[in-house]
Amino acid sequence: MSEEKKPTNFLQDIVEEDLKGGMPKKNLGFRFPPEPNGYLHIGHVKAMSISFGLGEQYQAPVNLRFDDTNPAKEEDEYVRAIQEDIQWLGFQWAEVRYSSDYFQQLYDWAVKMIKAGTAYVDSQSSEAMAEQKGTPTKPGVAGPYRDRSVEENLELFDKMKRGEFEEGKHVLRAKIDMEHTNMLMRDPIMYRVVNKAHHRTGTEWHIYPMYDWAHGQSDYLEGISHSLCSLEFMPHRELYDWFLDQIKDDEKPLPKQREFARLNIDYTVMSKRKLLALVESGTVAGWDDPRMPTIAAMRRRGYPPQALRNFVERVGVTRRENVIELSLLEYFVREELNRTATRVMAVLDPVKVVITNYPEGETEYLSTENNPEDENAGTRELPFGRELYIERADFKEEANRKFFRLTLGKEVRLKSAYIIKGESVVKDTEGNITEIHVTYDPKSKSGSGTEESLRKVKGTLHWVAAEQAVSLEVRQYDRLFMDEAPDGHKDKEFTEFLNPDSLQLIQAYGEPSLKDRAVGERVQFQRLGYFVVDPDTDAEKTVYNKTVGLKDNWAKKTH
RNA sequence: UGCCCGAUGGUGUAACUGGCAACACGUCUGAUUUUGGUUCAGAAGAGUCUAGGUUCGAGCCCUAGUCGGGCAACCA
Repeated sequence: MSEEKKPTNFLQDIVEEDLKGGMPKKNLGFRFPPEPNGYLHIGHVKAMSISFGLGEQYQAPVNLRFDDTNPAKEEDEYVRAIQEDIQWLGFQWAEVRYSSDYFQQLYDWAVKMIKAGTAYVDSQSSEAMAEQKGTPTKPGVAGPYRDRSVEENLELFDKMKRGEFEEGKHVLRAKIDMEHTNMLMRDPIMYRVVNKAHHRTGTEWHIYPMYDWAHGQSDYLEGISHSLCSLEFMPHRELYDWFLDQIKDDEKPLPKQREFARLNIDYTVMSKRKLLALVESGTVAGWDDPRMPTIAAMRRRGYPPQALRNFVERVGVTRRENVIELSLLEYFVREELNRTATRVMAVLDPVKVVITNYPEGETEYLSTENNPEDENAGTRELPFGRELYIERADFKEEANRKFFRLTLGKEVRLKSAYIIKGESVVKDTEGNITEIHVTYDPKSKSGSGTEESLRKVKGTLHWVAAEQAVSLEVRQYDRLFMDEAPDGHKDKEFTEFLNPDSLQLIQAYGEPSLKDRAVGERVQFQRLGYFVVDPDTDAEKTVYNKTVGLKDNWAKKTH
């Protein structure tokens, strides 16, 4: 069979053209450059998929580079978490690097620029500099320190480095063009004084490079050929190239920055700043709260790594802004889980069923398949007895013929067990049903092959034997925000759209096997959805998180 | 009153160097089913932002406009 040709995206086309244009394949290099100031989210999966994907395609190295140029925001915890997430997704980096590895080289280059007259120390307040910078429609003007002598610049810069100044007193700026149409070219800041400890270099430095000054040079030092980033960096490209021009030697090829549109998903926020705010305010339990769009949260929620990768691959890569429907992500999660998750029985909203013609005190074990989608998944035994639990919603005293569940006088099958018939109900003084009395057909046992077992009934219910049922804490999640674009309203804070019912705690009953499943194991509660064992599980309690529900056409129609 | 991006069904992406718009999700039918899941069969839904132009022929090329996004952090 011929392979189906996958369409290429514009970034692959760029690489391909560079190769055709004579770039040796061995010069190819990519990088994934997160700032360790928060956890990675689903948007980063797209970025990773692009750069790691290209690396895989061309067998070129992909570095993991922590862009750690701002000690005020960055922490080791994030470095650790980011590596864990990347490994969980299955991407492989060539080397771990840090922008801070290059602080000395960057400093030396800065000195060289000062000597060349292309960088100077500015000693004004940030307000004054902002004033001189102009606006997008108004050109900037030169500040009073722009033409300081090389000697004075060198001396001041050296003192900045040695920690002789307070933060904010001086900065080093590139001398480009205060009237440039691109604001970033109006003498951008290269260094600022920061008297804080850095997570790796400690107190060695008192000056730290800005993003624009560090990023391209780091790419250059690592031999990155294609530095791929999101659209917001588009205007930075000009500066990126300008800085490279100042420091390049003629031997080494220059990296090129290219931009793609970042991933957005409806009903969610994707900025690290906003996610941090949710964590710090206690709105969610942490970066890995299953309602968050972070990789750690999705892992805890039960999303398989392959589902995330399939998702971002399907979404594609272009330069236009996009908002993906959450249902697409959920589709890939279900697709993966349908293939792999063991089917189990659990009842989330139990009501007791008594089989009046089943012998009291007796228990039998029934065989049930682990996964009808996987022949090799095997079977397991389920206890069955006179008293059971079923879902409250699976019974109505009377119902129309569209109701494929238990009613009085009609038959349904209990999954992997027997056919039962509703006979009567017991109610409390307020009229709530406390027990449903039914009779069963002993000859209708599942898989027995008897004529009785083969007869058609209008529905099949899941159930749990009351005596052997184990209690479960089930955490059912709904979307965190009720608005399609929580951060898309100019006059409203995204937090105004928080869904008050995004977390529902449920005490449920499950079959015995649910007690001893490993943390992280994903199962399907039959007819309900996919669930995963939460790390909060311990000797006392068993906790399951709802990953995603099954598709439910009936609920949709009756809604 | 500037500069830079972008514009294809509800959503996202395709359409080789121009050859009568495809795929996935979603929606709707029907079949199968011991999960109202899965699977299978099928349907509806855009004529590609607008107006000109080039061409035998334009979603692809050109021009002008419209609309959307971005650009004034000692963040990345």
